[in-house]
Amino acid sequence: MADASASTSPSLRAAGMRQTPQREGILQVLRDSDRPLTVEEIWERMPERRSGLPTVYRNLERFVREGWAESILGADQIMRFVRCESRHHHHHLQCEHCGRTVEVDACGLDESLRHLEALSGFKITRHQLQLFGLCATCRSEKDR
Amino acid sequence: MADASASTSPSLRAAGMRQTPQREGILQVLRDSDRPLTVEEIWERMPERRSGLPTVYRNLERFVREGWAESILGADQIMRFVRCESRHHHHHLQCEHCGRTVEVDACGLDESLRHLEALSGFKITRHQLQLFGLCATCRSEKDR
DNA sequence: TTTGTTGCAAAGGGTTTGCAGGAGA
DNA sequence: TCTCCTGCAAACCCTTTGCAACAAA
Repeated sequence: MADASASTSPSLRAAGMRQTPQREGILQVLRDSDRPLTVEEIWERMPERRSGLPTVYRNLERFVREGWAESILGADQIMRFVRCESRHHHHHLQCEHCGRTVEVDACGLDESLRHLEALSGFKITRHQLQLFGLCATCRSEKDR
Repeated sequence: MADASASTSPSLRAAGMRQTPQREGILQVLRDSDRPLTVEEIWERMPERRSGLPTVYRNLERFVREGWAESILGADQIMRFVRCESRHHHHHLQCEHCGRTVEVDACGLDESLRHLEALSGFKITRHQLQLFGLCATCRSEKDR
């Protein structure tokens, strides 16, 4: 119990950042949400004394650079942020009905990409994949 | 030769839109470019008497809805538009060196998606894939 | 004490809107 | 002629910046 608060975000200092309540708040909000949030939504959910919006922007940018979060542009053209559980290559699968988003570790595109390389002459170095569908819960609701 | 101009954009009227020089200009600029362009770039390239920027925005939005173009948000967070040659499901593969973009008709993700469905419990209904790499020309330049 | 962070307010800049005039059909 | 479309200017709104005060370390 000696150092409980420090253990909640060991990564901040490891990444050379100062550990501030604002940063911990933002990370906490991202951790607590099961779907992507807009900057303003994150800001509204921050504990007690809200920080300034610029602070949220500044830190979000940094977290994305650090690989701790990812920005997603939805079909509504609004930018939202999700926490990345894995810092390795992964994709997000979002339910179009309830918004819940899960992280997909398996990529499984390697073979398809090699095929495309042969077809196009390109050397594919990077890709972005966003998946949308209906989660198990919403599917069963719909079936009723 | 009787009706050459009309045959260049038969789709406008077929889609219930009036055939205006501004619309034809925008479509022409998109057709002439082998890479995604910003709204302002499209505007600058429009023949002679430039239209107003709002007109470009309004029509681009409509063309995207019609499936004739697609908006792409690059790593630089700038929105660009590409013409879609095919109105069926496809993806874009962009060279990170020269910007040239080709359309990839083959998707080849079906099997991977079915696997993900089994893993996640989701029913996947839609996906967006953006591919980046080095085109054949830029590869050989690099090899020299 | 040093230096990174925050908050505020203001600036910025891409995008949208309202409306009157203009042009397809 | 009847609408739809365009152009202009202004409004919008999300995001960024400058700077002084503050607080981690």
